[in-house]
Parts: sequence; structure tokens; C-alpha cells
Amino acid sequence: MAGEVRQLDDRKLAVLRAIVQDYVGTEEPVGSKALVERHSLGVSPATVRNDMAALEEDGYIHQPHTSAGRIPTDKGYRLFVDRLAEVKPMSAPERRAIRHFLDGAVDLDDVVARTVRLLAQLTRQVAVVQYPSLSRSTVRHIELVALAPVKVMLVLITNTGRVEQRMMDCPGPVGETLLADLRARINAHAVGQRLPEVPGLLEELPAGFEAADRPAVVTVLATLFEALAEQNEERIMLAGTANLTRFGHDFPLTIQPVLEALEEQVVLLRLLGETGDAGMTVRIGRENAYEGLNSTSVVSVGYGSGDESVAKLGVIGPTRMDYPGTMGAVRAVARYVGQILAES
Amino acid sequence: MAGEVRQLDDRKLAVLRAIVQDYVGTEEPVGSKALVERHSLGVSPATVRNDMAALEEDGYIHQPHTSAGRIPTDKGYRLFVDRLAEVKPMSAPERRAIRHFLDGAVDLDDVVARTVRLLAQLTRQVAVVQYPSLSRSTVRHIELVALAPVKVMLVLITNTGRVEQRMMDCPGPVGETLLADLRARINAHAVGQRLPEVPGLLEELPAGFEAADRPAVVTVLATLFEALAEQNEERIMLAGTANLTRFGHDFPLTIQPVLEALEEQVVLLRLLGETGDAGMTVRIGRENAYEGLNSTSVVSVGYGSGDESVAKLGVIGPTRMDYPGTMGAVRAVARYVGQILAES
DNA sequence: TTCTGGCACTCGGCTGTTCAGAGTGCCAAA
DNA sequence: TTTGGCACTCTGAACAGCCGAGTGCCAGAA
Repeated sequence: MAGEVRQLDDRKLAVLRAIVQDYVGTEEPVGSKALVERHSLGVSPATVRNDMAALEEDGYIHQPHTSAGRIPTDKGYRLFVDRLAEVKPMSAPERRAIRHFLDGAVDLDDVVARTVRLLAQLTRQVAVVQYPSLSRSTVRHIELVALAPVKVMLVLITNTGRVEQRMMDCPGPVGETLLADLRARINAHAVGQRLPEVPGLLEELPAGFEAADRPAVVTVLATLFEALAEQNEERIMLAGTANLTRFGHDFPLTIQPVLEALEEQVVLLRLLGETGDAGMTVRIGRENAYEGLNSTSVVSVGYGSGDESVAKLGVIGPTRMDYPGTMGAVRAVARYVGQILAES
Repeated sequence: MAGEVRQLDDRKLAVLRAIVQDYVGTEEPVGSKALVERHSLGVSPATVRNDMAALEEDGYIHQPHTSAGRIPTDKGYRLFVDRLAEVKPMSAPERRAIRHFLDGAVDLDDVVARTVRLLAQLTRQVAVVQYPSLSRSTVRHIELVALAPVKVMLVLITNTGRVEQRMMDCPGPVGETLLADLRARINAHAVGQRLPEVPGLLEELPAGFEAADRPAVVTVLATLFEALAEQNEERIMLAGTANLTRFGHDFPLTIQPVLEALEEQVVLLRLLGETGDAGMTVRIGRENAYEGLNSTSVVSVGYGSGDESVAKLGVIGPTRMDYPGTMGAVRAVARYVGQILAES
């Protein structure tokens, strides 16, 4: 008995899979007859119809109107992604092309720019790449420069190639020797450390200086800590908005809120922020917290220079998207960007 | 006779102006009857019809099909902008709001970001703002930092607040004293100078150093010159793409190429590059060199911290736009950004 | 039980027709 | 040169009819 029940369920799942695949391809509600013709399900349309009725009752598919074919619901796509689809790996030539394209990058900006364009092109959707965030990266070097007697510039360089600078006004003149001393001591403690951990390591530093120098030292450290903590600076790059035109027929209505969402860095950051740290995250339709993206799906994943992810990237497309292909592209691109970052 | 001809022309111009205004408002072909009703032209519809026929013959307006109203052509808009429209000044409260909004900016990035959003909001169109270009700005400070024995980082700070950095590998180890010496001499010559003029001023510099140090000096200078010359780095910020949805009825067709154009920084840069240095530039429809923007108009103007323009900004909208209002907003925003830059 | 073929039914979308309204061009008269 | 009148054109909305895809259900077969 149990065996037969499972057998039944298997076929229903096969039907659902077929519906998703067909609908993604044709963009039109798919009926029982067309299904059996295109997929070798080994049963008659009538049987498929019964299965469809069951699937509809369970909320996996939906009928726009009586006497029309079926369309997968968000729940249907969810099941498809979770249990029915396999991430489609990139072909060897594709992988080579990705690798080659990213290899040409000259600096961090360029890496991000190339990545986002590549992703948009591969998936033919809207691509989003977050700059490697400061908090996950480590210090490569910290530089102090006296621009004027009391004006000091601080430059923070991270292992991901990001450069952050800050101006500050010290409470009094700062000598070149003091600055050199301070620079050396800061770097001795901070280089190679995670950004969020640096403040803790430098806590004792002012005590090692002459009392007269301490105000200046404190000012510099305060500015440094501020730069380290600056989370607002998380930036995002976008590409492929032109692909929005292929979104669907009821076009202007769908596209408007999406464009609005894309304009809001905050929304995009939150969107990527919801990406789990391990593995790929797929948010389908109404699963997205942001209302304007309720008719889109977001496929995102972390990427990083080592084992650990320092930032996220992903694509935004219609719920009716090619999930296996998109997921394959996203995963491949994330992997290669990670490699590039690790090498540089 | 001459007097009568001019009189006639005046009325035809009035008719054209009325057509443009009505069409911009309603987005629908405007007929003779509606015209006389809404504008007090003091003549009958039949007369207007005659004028319309003349205007059509001269190519200023156009009839989508027999028995429909008239629509202005690019040529018609051109005449309107050149002779019939007055730039509509911002109201005092609007000016205050602009000023207030821009005053909150904390750094250059923020200024540009706020400007572009403001412009998009005011005009309800797509706004484009170019970062103050390097070539027009002057050197505030040049810093050299040794990251490793042969690895040197160069940081270039301009008076517009922009920071550019470059890594380089020197042919041999570079001592701290040499670096300090070089830094001092470079800054002595370069600070306050226009970027393009700096290379000329530093030409003689290597001669002043020991023969052994010259290769390193040459490397540093080469990198500096490269950073100075880097025009590609001209960046652009964009906002208001969501306004594209209000473009028109034949929507997807119009919007696709525009979105594509907006993705290409090169296209946008060239677009702004075509802006004349003095006064506002309006490019209507096919006047735009880039084909994808053939059904849009671009209103752009230079802005700068002093008398001189260091960059351009503008908006992109449908040819059927409110030219007086848009031009007013663009001019006002450019003026205030200039003030902000001058102050900081 | 589960699957299948058959059958009646529903409904959206396409086609063709009609009709009203807006707009035109032209002409003769003021 | 302007104006009122008139005949004409064309679009777009409204409506009817038809076709076909697709459904649900049922009775019989496996």
C-alpha cells in the first residue's frame, strides 16, 4: 500500500515538474493534453487531469480561469526548487568564458563591475552584486598622512582591495615622528586582523604614549574605529535592468515596483542580507519581504575570497524563471569571483 | 504685405505652442476644436485647421492618421524650445527645499547621490549626474605609502573631494626617506594645479634624484600620470528609472532601448559630453546621436564649484516632456550643486 | 483501487460588424 | 482672410458569433 501511495505521489511530482518546465518555457498556462504530448509521462491526459486537480487542491498550481491550463503557484515553484530541480552546472566552455572574463579585471571596482554584468548576461535577468563588506574582511594596511599641522588623513586598505579614507582634525599639531610611531604600532597590531576585532586589539594603545600625545592618538583611533564600524558604506552594483522588459505581458504594472525597489540600495541590501550564509537562497514571489518584489524571485548566494563569504550576489527575475539554470549560473559566478578575490 | 505675413506667422506659432502644451498635458493628438476651446486664440476652428495644415506642411506637426488630431514633431518641439518657451523658474519654496536637501550631504558621493535623486524627483524623469571630472579639478594632496619593500600605493586627492588610488610595483626596494623626499617634491609642484597640467610640471623631477633612485622615481611618476590621465574613470550616477514607466503607451518598445542605453556608462558619458559648455543643451528625439534614445529628449547642463563647469548633469525623458519645467529644475539644481561644491 | 476514453460544458480570444464621435479638407460666402 | 457648413474618413468601443483548448465527471476496463 505504502508503495502504491508513493508511486502516486511520484507521478504527481512529475506532473508538477513538467508543468513548471513547460510554463517557464512557453509562458502560457499548460493543459493536460500538451503535457502528455511533450513529456513522456506514460499516462493519458485524463489521468494527468486528476493529478492536476489534486495538485490544485493542495495549492501547488492554479487556474487563471475555468477552461484554461494551469500555472504554478509560489508554493509550486517552492516545491520544484526544493525537491524536483537539480542545479544545472555550467558547461566547460561556459566556465572557461566566465573565468576568462573575470580574469581581466584590474581592481576591486572592476571585479564587481565585471561580475555583475556577467551575471546579468548569463541569466538574462537583473543581477545584483554587493561589494565585499568591510566587516568580514581583514586589514591589509593602515596609513596616516599629515595634510596640514592638525589635519590628518587616514587610509584603510582591506584584503579585498577596498580602500576607505577619512579626514580628521586633531586637537593639536601632530609631529611626523609621532605619526610614524603611531602608524607603526597600529599596523603591528591590526594587519591581518578582522575589521571588527581591531578596536579590541588597540584598546591599550594610548597608554603607551606620552600624556601630551594622547589626545591626538585618541582622535586618530576614534576615527579609525568609526571607519571600521561603518556599515552604511555597504554598496551594491546593479546590471541587466533592460532584461526587465522580458518580464511578462502585464508589464507596466509588474515592472514599476521592481524598478522602484532597485533604486533603493537599502531594499537591495536587506534582500541580500536575508541570504543564508551557507548555500544558495531562493526567495520565491511572496516569500520576499519587500512588497514590490512579490512577483519576482531572488536567487542569491554568498561569495568570498576563502572559505568564508564576505559579501552576497544574486539575480532578480520573474517567479517564472529557469531555476536550475539561474542557480547554476549564480553558483558558478560566485565561485569564480571568490577565486579571483583570493588571488589578488 | 510683410506686416501681414508676420502677423500670420505669429498666430501659427501660437497654434504650435498651444498644440505642444496640450499634447504634453493630455498625451493625445490635439484637434482644432479642442484647441480653440482651451486657448483663447480668438479665431475659429476652421482657421486653426488652415494653420495646422501649413504647420504640417512645414514639418512641425504630424497627423498619426487621417481624421486624427496633430502631434508635434521633433522639429516642432525644437521650435517650441528655441522660440516659444521660457524656462520656468523654481518657486521660492522649491528653491529652499533644494538647498536644504543638498545641504545635508556629508561627502562627494553623498552630494552626487542626493543631487541625482533630487533631480529625478523634481522632474519625474530619469536623472543623470556625472561626478566632477578629474581633468577639471586641481590637486589637493598626493600621498605615497610603502606597503611592502617594493609595493607602493599612490593616493590622489582632488579639490572636489575625490580620491583615487593606485598600487604599483617598483623595480627595486624603495626606502622610506626616498619616498618622503619624493612625496614632498611632488606635492610642492603639484598642489593646487589642474590635473592635466601636473605632468608637465614634474617633467624635470627625476633629474634631481640620485641615479640609483631614478628607476623608482620614474615608476612612481608614470603611475601618477596614469592616474591623472585616467578619463575612463569618469563615473555617472543614475536615478529615477522607475519614471520610465510613465513614458507612454507603446511602452515596452520604447523602454527597452532606453534601459539598454542607461546601462552603458559610455553612452551616458558621451551624451553628457555633447552638452555645450555654456548654457543648457536640449537634444530632442532624433537629435540624439545614440539610436536607442531617438524617442527621448535630453536636457543637460554643466555645473561647477566656481564659474567653470567641472561636470555635467541632466535628465532624460520622453520627447513629449514639459520643457519649461524640466529646464527650470535642471538649471536650479545645477546652480545649487555648484554652490555646495564651492563651499566644501 | 486506479487508469482511461468519452462526453458535455465552459470560457477566453479572435473575427467581423456596426455605430458614434472626433477630426479633417474643401468650398462658397461674408 | 476668415468663417460656417458639409461630406468624408477613420478610430475605437461595443456587441455577437464561432472556434478551440481545456476542464470535470462518469462509467467501464485493467
